[in-house]
Amino acid sequence: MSVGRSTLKELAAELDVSVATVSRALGGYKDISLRTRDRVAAKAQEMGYVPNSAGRMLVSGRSGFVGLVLPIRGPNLVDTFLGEFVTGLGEGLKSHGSDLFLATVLETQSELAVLQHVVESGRADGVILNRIEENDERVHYLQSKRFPFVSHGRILGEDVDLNWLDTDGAAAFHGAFGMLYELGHRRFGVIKTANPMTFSHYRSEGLVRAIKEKGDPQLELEEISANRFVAEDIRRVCVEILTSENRPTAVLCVLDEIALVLMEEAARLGISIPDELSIIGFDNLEKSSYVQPGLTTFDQNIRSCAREITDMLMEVIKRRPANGLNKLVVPKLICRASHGPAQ
Amino acid sequence: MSVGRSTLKELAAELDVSVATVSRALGGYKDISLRTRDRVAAKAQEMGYVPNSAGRMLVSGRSGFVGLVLPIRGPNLVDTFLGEFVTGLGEGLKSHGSDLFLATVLETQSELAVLQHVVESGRADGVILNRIEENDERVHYLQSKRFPFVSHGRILGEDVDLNWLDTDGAAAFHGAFGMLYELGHRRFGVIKTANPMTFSHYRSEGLVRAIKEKGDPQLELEEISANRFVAEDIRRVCVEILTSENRPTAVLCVLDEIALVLMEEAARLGISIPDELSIIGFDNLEKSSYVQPGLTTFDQNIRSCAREITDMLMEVIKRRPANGLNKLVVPKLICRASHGPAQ
DNA sequence: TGGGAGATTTAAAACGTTTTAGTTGGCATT
DNA sequence: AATGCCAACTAAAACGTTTTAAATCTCCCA
Repeated sequence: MSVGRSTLKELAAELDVSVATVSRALGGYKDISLRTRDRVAAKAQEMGYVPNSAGRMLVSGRSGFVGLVLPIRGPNLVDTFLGEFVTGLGEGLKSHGSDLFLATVLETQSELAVLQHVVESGRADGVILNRIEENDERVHYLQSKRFPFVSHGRILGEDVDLNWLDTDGAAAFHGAFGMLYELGHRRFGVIKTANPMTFSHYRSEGLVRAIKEKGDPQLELEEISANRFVAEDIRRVCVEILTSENRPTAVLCVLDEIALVLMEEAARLGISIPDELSIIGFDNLEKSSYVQPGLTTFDQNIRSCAREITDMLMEVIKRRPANGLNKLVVPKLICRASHGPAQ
Repeated sequence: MSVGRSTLKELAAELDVSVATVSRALGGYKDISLRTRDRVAAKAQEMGYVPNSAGRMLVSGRSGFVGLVLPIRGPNLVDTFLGEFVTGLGEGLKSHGSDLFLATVLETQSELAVLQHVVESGRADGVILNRIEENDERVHYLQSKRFPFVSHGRILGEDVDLNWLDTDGAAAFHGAFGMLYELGHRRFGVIKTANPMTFSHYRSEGLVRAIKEKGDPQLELEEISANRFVAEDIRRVCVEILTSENRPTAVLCVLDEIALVLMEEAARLGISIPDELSIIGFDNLEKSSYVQPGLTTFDQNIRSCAREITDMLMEVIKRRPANGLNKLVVPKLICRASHGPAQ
């Protein structure tokens, strides 16, 4: 405790009222006269009163913390994406009077073990999950514990009543296909992540569906996957698609991370962008804006998504169980210079 | 609270002993018989007992959280550096049974205001500061509150009894000078940050001192500063030093961030590295290892520094006030291909 | 048999808050 | 003058833990 830390009891003594009165006055209860409420507020201000969160937590059963398990894997341990995400959470949590409990996953631990610590220590009222995988064990764990959580990203299947916010990657790639088709493209490529992340699934699936719906027999699609956490693998896959015998004229990448490597490799191979190859990414990383040529990509406004996720989580915490809360956000296509008409 | 959450009282009832006994047994006190200790431990295990942190916090006055204010400024909001740092903190805190309270600074707030929240909410037992500036207001605030903290980076002046861990940037640049001098370099350049960060001061000062000590009249030094948070400014400064009439043959940059831009601009201007210009950076960013040519730089092993910082902080929290704890870490020179003999 | 020493256990207080179930006092209605 | 009602306030319990001071038990020795 810092030096001048006062308690309700001290305030009460000073004002010559009961502790209960002080508590209710500060709580703004109407059954305390306005006069008293003001008097208490003034004194509290004067004495620099700040409620003790342990006391409050003990009776309310709430910690005022929301947990986030930071997945530290591979080199991109804390990428721009997570930075934006954390910032958005910060904004959102602040408006709800909560704080962020950040738990990191060490190399020697599983992500689930860390999540268990967060949940079972009782130090968080709810948690936020991201980088959702297909059949995610964390989701199963939280469901079985009936612990409040909201995920950024869906898990596969529609029936499960979870709370999530996700970007509509399918719609995005569906739309991108439409645009590229208009530009004359017929041979498409898509680079997915080999890791079973659901976003990868939804995005590429949007393209596949769009192609099927169009029903043009000229249409071709080359699908290929790369391990997101292994830089060389991404590079290998990019080279592979660029050197395939019947190279696509347009390649959609489920991540800017991949698209940027694809651009590098194309340059190395002397393939001109967008003249010989159109590339579209996803995420709108900062780098995508200043690379040459600028990468056409989708922007999810991660920050505002994160803010909305905190709103949802607070709702879930309040009226637990409150499942079925969810929202699909349509990402915005940022048109830059990496795509153009087919040759 | 999750479903099966048991309390000391329940355990006590189950075992037919008092609450005090259970508490002390779990605490491993020797005045509880071994037999009882074992019995209690077994039951606790069986019932999945996890101490309620609110209760514990109330009586101990400790929250079990350590605060970190995440400075989000400019584009590099959460860079590799911070990622490593947070990871190290995570490791360290875990070993001390503490957790991380991460507070973000929103655009509309000052870093100090956020720090105040962390301190005054009583939700953290201590805080960790980084990116220390000369005459840092956060330091003054924490000192006046007598709140436990450890900073990563010194503040200027030797007299102040603070607790810090810092990289010995002066020694590093002093040593780098020696090496470059041996390689025949006489005209030096140093690019500092215009922002009053102490690391920048110490690093460049090491070079200045080394030059002075050497006392060779042939030696020249061009000093120049860039605003670290403005990409164009860094670029401008790099061009400036590269096009100065009597261009240095060796440039030390206080950050890899800067050195990498310098390399880019040198390439653009057709200045060959290391033949025409030797460049040395600081921080050993991931990118520095795969850029062409590889950047010679200093590695601080941020992660282990962060771990050590947690040890220090725990010490400070325990025996408060325990000022004067500090440590200088000598960074390791990573020799790559961006430096060589002077022409 | 009584007493003392040491080992083991425990009742009760304390931490700071919120909430429940009141109590008090003033006022208007019969 | 008794009654009821309302506004304003409050005593006490509860949350789950740790700690302190005291109680109880066991064993040994005189």
